Amino acid sequence: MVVEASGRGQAMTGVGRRSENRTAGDGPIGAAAGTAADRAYDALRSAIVEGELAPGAPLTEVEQAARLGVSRTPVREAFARLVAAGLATERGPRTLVVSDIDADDVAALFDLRRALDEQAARLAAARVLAERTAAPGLAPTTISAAATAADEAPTAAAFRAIAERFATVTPAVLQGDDPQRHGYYALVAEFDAALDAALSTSPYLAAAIASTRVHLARVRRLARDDDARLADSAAEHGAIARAISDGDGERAAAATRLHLHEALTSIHRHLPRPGAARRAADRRPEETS
Amino acid sequence: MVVEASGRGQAMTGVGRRSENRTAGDGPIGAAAGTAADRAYDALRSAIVEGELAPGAPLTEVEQAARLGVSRTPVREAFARLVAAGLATERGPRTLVVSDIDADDVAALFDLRRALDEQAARLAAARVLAERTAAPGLAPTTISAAATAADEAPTAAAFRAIAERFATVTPAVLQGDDPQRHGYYALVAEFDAALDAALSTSPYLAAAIASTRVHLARVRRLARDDDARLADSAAEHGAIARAISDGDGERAAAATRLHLHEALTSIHRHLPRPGAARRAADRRPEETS
DNA sequence: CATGCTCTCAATGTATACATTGAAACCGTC
DNA sequence: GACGGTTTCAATGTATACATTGAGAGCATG
Repeated sequence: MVVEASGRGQAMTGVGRRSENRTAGDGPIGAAAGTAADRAYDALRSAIVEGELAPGAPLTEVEQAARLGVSRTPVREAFARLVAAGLATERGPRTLVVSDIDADDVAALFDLRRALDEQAARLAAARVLAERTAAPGLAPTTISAAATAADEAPTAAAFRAIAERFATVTPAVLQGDDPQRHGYYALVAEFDAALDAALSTSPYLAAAIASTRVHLARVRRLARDDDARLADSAAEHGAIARAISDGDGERAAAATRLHLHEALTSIHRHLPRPGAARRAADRRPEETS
Repeated sequence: MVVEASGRGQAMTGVGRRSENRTAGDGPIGAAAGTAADRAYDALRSAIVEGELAPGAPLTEVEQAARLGVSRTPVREAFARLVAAGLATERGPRTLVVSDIDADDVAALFDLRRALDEQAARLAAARVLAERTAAPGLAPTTISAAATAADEAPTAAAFRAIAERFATVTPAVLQGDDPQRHGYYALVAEFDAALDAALSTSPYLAAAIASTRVHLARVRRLARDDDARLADSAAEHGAIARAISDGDGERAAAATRLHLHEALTSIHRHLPRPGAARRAADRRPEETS
């Protein structure tokens, strides 16, 4: 069954197994983690995303085991997770390499993002509506149910607050080199977290979305956005958040679609190959030079 | 970052690593496979899908190693894949159990399916259009380019043929107990394969879709469809295939949405808990008898 | 000099031995 | 008799040793 999926562009997984159970205060850097397999996976993932391990670089168990100071067994498990996450690809029967990522991959990744993020926006807005009808006249004075109230309708409030903070991101603010950008990306991360929270009843969708974020981090590194694009992106995010907080699913989906279109366009503008090179090479026109 | 995804309903992955490289003729049954890890994974996945390993059953390395006749190492890798596929869940720090699947899970799974399958239908239809414009007056007499021609516009033809075969599936045909049902499911599998082929340029989406099919197989076992539903489902599949072969993306997406809605409704009708039990339990209305 | 074969080797695949850890049973004490 | 501590044990986590296999270098031969 199931035609093999072309070659690259592996899987859509994530939901870190036992990762990021950082105890918030291990060492100077966040180097230590739970098990050795977790450390190995985190280190390798980070290295791939940061570009230290270039696309196409071979991943051998012995070498990485030596580099990370663990035995082959945890490295083996880490490799398996990398393959599941799509960050590594099996080339040949016994060769594992860092997955390549080019313009075609980005386009393919966005084919998936469109589907996932639009649905997520719709569902988040629907949740806002559901919360609204569930607790119509909830006064903040209900003392004994205060915690319950905070749990009851957080979605709208969270997205409203995030939308307002996105509104403060202007090109002028982004002038300061890295710290502000980090702040912006942190804000995006908060948005993602709010979305995850809103998708608590759709864990499959949430997991699929989470799995795309690793690849997006790689893409982000590949095509550094300029300040203007970042400001636009912030505005687009704000529009999405506002639509969700209003419970307007269609507007949220449309804003998401717009944002993804702009993001993809911007990325392709900054990337080497514009795309669609393979089909042109496959065909065999008789007049090719 | 990234809020942990609720608990159950893990990941969306798949793209079998090196599985199903069956050499088409190993033994009497298709029991033998490539590596021991592949065999272990296939065996465990099959056991879980078939219900031999019930939801909640603990998965211990030693026990499964003994049962499958391999050592712990391949079993370990198989477990990792099961977790990545969402068929197993880590309960506690050192306990792996077969993932549970109930009505809520099915609803959550369909939240993902809606997103993925609609996008897939749209993209497949778009591919049909692209092929049509790429080779407008392609005559079947171009001998030297015959193979190329067969590769050039297969999408429309494939879906057209599948649609016609779906049209032959009637309630009367489905009377014969299992063989006919198998035939129907084989037809669905062909549809899936055609879809995968059409999604060759969107491998991320294709992989995500593939990862949902395992769970759908479990659901199928849970809620056996009656003949009437199967016939309806065949008609719905046929409508989707026809829309794709016509290159009508919106119609294909709408037909997909309809099919998924009907399928989910039918499943919930056959499943123990209708769903949405958690929220009702969380809330504390004062007048709940 | 080109070509095919063999042979070595390095890497994975597998098995097993050792370390670690969490839980449950058991026992002693209050 | 209940409770707390201790101890045992079974399971995973890790390391390493052995088996297997594919690729490449090297060599012999046409």
